[in-house]
Amino acid sequence: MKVKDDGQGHSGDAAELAEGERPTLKTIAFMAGLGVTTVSRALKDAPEIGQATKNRVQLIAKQIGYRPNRAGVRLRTGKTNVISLVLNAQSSIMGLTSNMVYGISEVLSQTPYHLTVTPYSLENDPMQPIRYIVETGSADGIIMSRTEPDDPRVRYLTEHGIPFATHGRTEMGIDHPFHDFDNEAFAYLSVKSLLARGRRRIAMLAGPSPAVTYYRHLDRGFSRGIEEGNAVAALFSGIDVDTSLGRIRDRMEEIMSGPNRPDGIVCCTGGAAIALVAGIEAAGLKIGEDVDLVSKQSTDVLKWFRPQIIVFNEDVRHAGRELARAVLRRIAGVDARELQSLSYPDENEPR
Amino acid sequence: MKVKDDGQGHSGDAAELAEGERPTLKTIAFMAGLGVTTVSRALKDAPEIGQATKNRVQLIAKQIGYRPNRAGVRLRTGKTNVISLVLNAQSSIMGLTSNMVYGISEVLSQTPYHLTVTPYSLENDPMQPIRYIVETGSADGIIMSRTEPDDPRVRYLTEHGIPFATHGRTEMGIDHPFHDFDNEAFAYLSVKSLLARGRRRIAMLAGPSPAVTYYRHLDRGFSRGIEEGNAVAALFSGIDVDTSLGRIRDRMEEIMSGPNRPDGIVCCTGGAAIALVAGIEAAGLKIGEDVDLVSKQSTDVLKWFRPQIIVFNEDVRHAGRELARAVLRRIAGVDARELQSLSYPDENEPR
DNA sequence: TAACTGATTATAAAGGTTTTTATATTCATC
DNA sequence: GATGAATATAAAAACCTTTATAATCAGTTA
Repeated sequence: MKVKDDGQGHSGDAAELAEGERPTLKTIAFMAGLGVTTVSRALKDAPEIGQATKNRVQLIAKQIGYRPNRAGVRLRTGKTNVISLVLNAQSSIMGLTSNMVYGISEVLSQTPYHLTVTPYSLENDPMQPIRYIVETGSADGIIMSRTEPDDPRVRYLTEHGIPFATHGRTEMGIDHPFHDFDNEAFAYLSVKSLLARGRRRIAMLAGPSPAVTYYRHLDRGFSRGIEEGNAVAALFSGIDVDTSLGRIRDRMEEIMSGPNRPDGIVCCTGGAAIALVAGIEAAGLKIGEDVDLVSKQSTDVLKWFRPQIIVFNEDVRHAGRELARAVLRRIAGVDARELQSLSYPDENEPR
Repeated sequence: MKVKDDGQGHSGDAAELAEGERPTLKTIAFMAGLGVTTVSRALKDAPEIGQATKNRVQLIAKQIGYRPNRAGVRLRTGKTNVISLVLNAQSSIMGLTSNMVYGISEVLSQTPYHLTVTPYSLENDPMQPIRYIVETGSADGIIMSRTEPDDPRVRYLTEHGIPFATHGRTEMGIDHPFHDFDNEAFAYLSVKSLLARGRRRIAMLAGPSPAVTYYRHLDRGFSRGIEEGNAVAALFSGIDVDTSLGRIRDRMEEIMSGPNRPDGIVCCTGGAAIALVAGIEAAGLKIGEDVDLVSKQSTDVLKWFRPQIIVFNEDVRHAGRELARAVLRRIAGVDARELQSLSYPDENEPR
């Protein structure tokens, strides 16, 4: 073994090994009697390095528990090895956020990527966190939700060439990776199952402002169902899925005590569904008799909820996995159009 | 303005300004006709730099939107500016994770710190993510939950001198930052309120295995309440708060159909409470008549749940804020004993 | 006059990695 | 026995920041 002293180590080279600090390429280089260049290449299986050398270097690396220094790599390559999840802090009752995070993590844990979470509040400009990430270069890819038909974030990121994937679709003629739950199908099927139970005056709790794409999908599916079934659409005014549960409950009580109350209701989140039930019962009506309720849920809590309501599941964890895979593949250069997927409502077997 | 060419720029210095790339200290240095050192110091308000220079440099920095390169800082200083939240992926129904994340983010957003999330599954060794973070040096501080009385993670991190804060206490004679909900008080008050409703045979759904500290706190508060009230503690065997909702429901139906069924029940998560109710009703009993139920919740969903159950709130978002502040202050060198806090159950006004 | 302040700014090195370019060695070919 | 190609390793530069040290310069002071 050739021992070289390049005069760079301020502590004697012999001490190099004994340091309590984390090993670097230099440590391995010293131990193997090679240059850092060769070590760097050997570790990433570069073709220029002889097999014997590779084996030796990789063995040493494993033995001393070498882990590349992220800052070094990041500085040199410009890659952060970070995916950033940007989501809003309000609309996340009942485990939507958690499941998304877990789904994404599940995929990233097999890779060198870390996940950072950047919440923003609905009062603030949704562009702000996006701009921050781009300006500071703090992530290689972004996952975001609450997509709007004409979404400035999508435009901005596309212009800047930053890989991203959205939970939800847009309608702006830009191809980008997305995963979406088929809310149109959900709303349609919901109406269908209410019709099948003989309900005729059907209402839906609206999605979060028409600015968010899935509001439109819900609406489309709902209208189609109503039309096909020759039913009457009763509208809820003054509340949507972003409204506080307290207000939803109160308004619901009002509506259900009024003259033109619906006998079937579609709702797109579990939390709101519980508030709706509270309002309905406060008005003295019984679920399953006076009125039926269908809801989407993203945890299985509603499955055990009494009174029993009709439930369709959205597997948000799966969405997280899909989105993570999509950004990663986008970063790897895969065409955006190959990274678009939809998942379909899955009716809970009644219990 | 003095123009200097240090011969380092591979692209002509004039082009330096026009680049579409992110500005660095060098960019500012060139624009101001100063050295990078001076610029670096001027930006952080170092005492060695003249006020006029500082003003000039800071103005330029703001104008061109300079943001320090994280990798550069990290490499040079060894600080990652990252806080890592380590939590387990299962026990998080009903928004516990989300609220924790949002609470932490709220605090970190005022600082240069980013939040990364590292979930692990209950089947895996909880030490694994911790070791990874320490070995790769990927965070300056850690926040973790599900603390055990004798927690190997706490021991490990303390030995390695890594700042951290736990959601939950330990019992190992090591002072470390924590924030905890007073589960003993919660259990005690829960029993009290059941007693006040005339209940005598009171049971509790156990916390997650005695290995997790708050199990003991629940137990202690529960026992004290029972004792003081001269009541009978009926035990649930075979289920705890980590059991699947389906099993909880089924087992509950069994228990409530049996001979020695309780007439008062304490439960420590909202999700489980819903499953309990399902089981109770399946056994043909009525909440509020045959039996009363008290539960802790960390979102306000249960507040609207019917039948009405007694609810105490744990403000997990607040816990997140406390924990974030605690790690940050610990990183800043504050004594661990000053970073320990408790929050108290807060009974929901009945609705 | 020379040495000393104190206030500024500059130089150089370091941190860990990757990449471009260079050097040394081996092997086959003419 | 020289030329060229192929193989194997090294050196040096670059990424951006911070810090320790050095240099400059004015105005004092001994």
